[in-house]
Amino acid sequence: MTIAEANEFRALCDRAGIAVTHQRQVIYQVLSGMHGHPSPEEVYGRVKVRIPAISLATVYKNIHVFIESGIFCTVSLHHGSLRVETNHSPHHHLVCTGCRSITDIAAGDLGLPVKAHKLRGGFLAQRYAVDVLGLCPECQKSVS
Amino acid sequence: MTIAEANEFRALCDRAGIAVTHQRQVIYQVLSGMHGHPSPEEVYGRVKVRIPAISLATVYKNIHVFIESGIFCTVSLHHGSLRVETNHSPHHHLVCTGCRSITDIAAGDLGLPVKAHKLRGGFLAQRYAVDVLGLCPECQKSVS
DNA sequence: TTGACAAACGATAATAATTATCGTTTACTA
DNA sequence: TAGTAAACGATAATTATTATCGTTTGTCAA
Ligand SMILES: [Mn+2]
Ligand SMILES: [Mn+2]
Ligand SMILES: [Zn+2]
Ligand SMILES: [Zn+2]
Repeated sequence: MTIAEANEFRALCDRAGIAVTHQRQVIYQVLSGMHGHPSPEEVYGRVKVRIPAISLATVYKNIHVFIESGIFCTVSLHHGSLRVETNHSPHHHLVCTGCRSITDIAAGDLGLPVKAHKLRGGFLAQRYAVDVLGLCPECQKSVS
Repeated sequence: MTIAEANEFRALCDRAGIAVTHQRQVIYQVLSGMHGHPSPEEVYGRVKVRIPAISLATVYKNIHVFIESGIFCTVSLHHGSLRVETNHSPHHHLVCTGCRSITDIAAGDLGLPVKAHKLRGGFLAQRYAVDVLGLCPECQKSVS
């Protein structure tokens, strides 16, 4: 890694209020160089090439640190367990990143198609699932 | 349950090509009577009141059967494990319900706000995460 | 009705993902 | 450079989910 890259990472950690460690930097670089939507295991696999002694737990911990710091984000919120939708009317979700609550909002508001149709590229869109990520009124109080 | 309800459920199972069992019907009724986005454990808790001997595995199996049959659906696709987003430009996802593949699509196409703003109701929207659920070109071939 | 057969069930073992614990090492700050 | 908190590695524990398997039940044709 270049001096510039190292300084950039140092600044990044400074802003996030976290320490600059070798493991953290390698995980960051590996993630930055990956495409798509890797799982923690995949990240671990790549990091291990550079730091054979690294622990899987360290990879998990740092991924969470990056996500909490807004340096990376996740693909569609992970609710820990499967959740069944009991509301059969077309709607979407307000997902609070503070308390993890999920609230329904009517679909009409977002003006997305309801009928199945084909997108350019050939993908057959059957349903739109929109998560509006943010903070509920309660959690806005706690952060301010 | 009324005769009408029982017949309705029988017809539902007929269409889905699955057997009408007592457990299945109770799970269906409990789910239909629940609000929000219950986890399998929560469903299990309620079903056990009516069928104390039921197995958690049966609840899981039937939830999956209902989802495969389109009788219920899930809240935001569950990818089995945490996934890190490596694409930092604003975009959304085409999620294939056939092969579970996740493909990026540019955000511009959907015309959703990019800046944080407050919705009526007080929720502070910071980011929109749109999953377009459907079938990729490959999987469309397999089903047809 | 009834019997054969497949589907579904319950119990529980197994697996996969994630988190917690804890003793050791390392980075940050004065 | 020393003190302290943060981070690390190893690994145990937890949680969610799935697989296995022997038993029971629903379906359907006779
Ligand atoms: Mn909902
Ligand atoms: Mn993406
Ligand atoms: Zn909240
Ligand atoms: Zn597909």
